[in-house]
Amino acid sequence: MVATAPTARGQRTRASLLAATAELVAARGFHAVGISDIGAAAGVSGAAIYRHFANKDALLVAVFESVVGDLLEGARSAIEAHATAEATLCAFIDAHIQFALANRTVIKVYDQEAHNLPATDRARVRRQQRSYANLWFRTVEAVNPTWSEADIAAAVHGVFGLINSVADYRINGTAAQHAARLRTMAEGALDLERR
Amino acid sequence: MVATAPTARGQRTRASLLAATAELVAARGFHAVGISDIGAAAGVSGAAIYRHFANKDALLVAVFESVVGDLLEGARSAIEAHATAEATLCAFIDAHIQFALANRTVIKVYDQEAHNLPATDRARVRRQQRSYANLWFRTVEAVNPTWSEADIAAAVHGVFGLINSVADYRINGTAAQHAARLRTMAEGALDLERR
DNA sequence: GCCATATGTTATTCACCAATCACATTGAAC
DNA sequence: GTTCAATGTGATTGGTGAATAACATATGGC
Repeated sequence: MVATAPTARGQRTRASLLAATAELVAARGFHAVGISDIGAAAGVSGAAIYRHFANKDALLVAVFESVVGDLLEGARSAIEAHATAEATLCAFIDAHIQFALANRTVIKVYDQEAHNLPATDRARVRRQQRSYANLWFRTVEAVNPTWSEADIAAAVHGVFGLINSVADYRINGTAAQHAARLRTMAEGALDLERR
Repeated sequence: MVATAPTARGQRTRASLLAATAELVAARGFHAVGISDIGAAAGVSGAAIYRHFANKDALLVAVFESVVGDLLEGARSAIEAHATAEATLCAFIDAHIQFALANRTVIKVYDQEAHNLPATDRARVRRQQRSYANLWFRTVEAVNPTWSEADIAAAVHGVFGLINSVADYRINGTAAQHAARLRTMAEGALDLERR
């Protein structure tokens, strides 16, 4: 999303470092993976990391920003592509499911490692996260005008938890099947079916 | 649950240490809280902890075991108290919701710090967790006999994620209201309403 | 009240790991 | 093909924090 490296090699290692961070941190936790572990998984030494990131935290920050960024982007294009609130909400659900299924390790990191972000970055990530949630809030409200604020908040966060649960267990069957299951459950939770 | 201290004072500090661990770890993460932080929050020095627990990990293990233990206990008594699978499943949902609302910080620790458990303890906790999930699996299967294994697994884990999402945000209104919201959503996700 | 044990304290040790440094190598522009 | 910035490396350092040790006090049974 930011800080494109000047040279092609730099971009490659930078991307490798991010992927390695997501994978290793999802598996072992941020503090259990060392700088040299991440470097090794990306094919460089530990010290090389500091050519691309200011410190270890910055790796985690970059992973987080890619998550929120992608989710936000998906939601915004869903808004543009659909006319009714119902259709938009269904598109939100589908986009979130697709992202979660395609990025399970990253979702896991996002769920588990928020407190390892430096305070100022955590605040920024939270703001973006709130922007994303607000898009959902407004759409849910439009679909169910009788619901209170608290109803809406519980529904949206609940559906996030429901979908993000894919990061927690081994899934069987095709991704399409699983996506369909999640969609049915999310729509059921949001009371979207019987219309 | 285990290892009752010989003397009354010992039991008190032991309990305080566990409470302090749950609270601090939920707020800051396991590695960010030091032994002396936990001790201070419980009114003792850091070194005193080693009179009650073998090491820092053992504190976390104890928190985890209390979570799974309480959930398992609730589910087992729900099975005994209800005759039909539908009623049992509804009781599962209610018990899980009640526990999650009453122990939000502990739920947060449970969701976020699994990878900080020593391998052997993690395996044991996972086994217990699977026992709990299996109670749900069998009940969901009895309620919806046409569902595949994968359907059931997705449903159960999804509902766990849905309910456990209460640990993620500030809730407004009374606990009873929130419990009702969660129940409606969980039943919607499990397709339990239209019968 | 006395004694054994449980519980607690301060000071110290020891390992670990992020971060830095001085030095090599790559690669693209000219 | 030379040059300079970008990228990479092995060795070192410095801070941090869990764990231990040696010593002090509280508790409860008799």
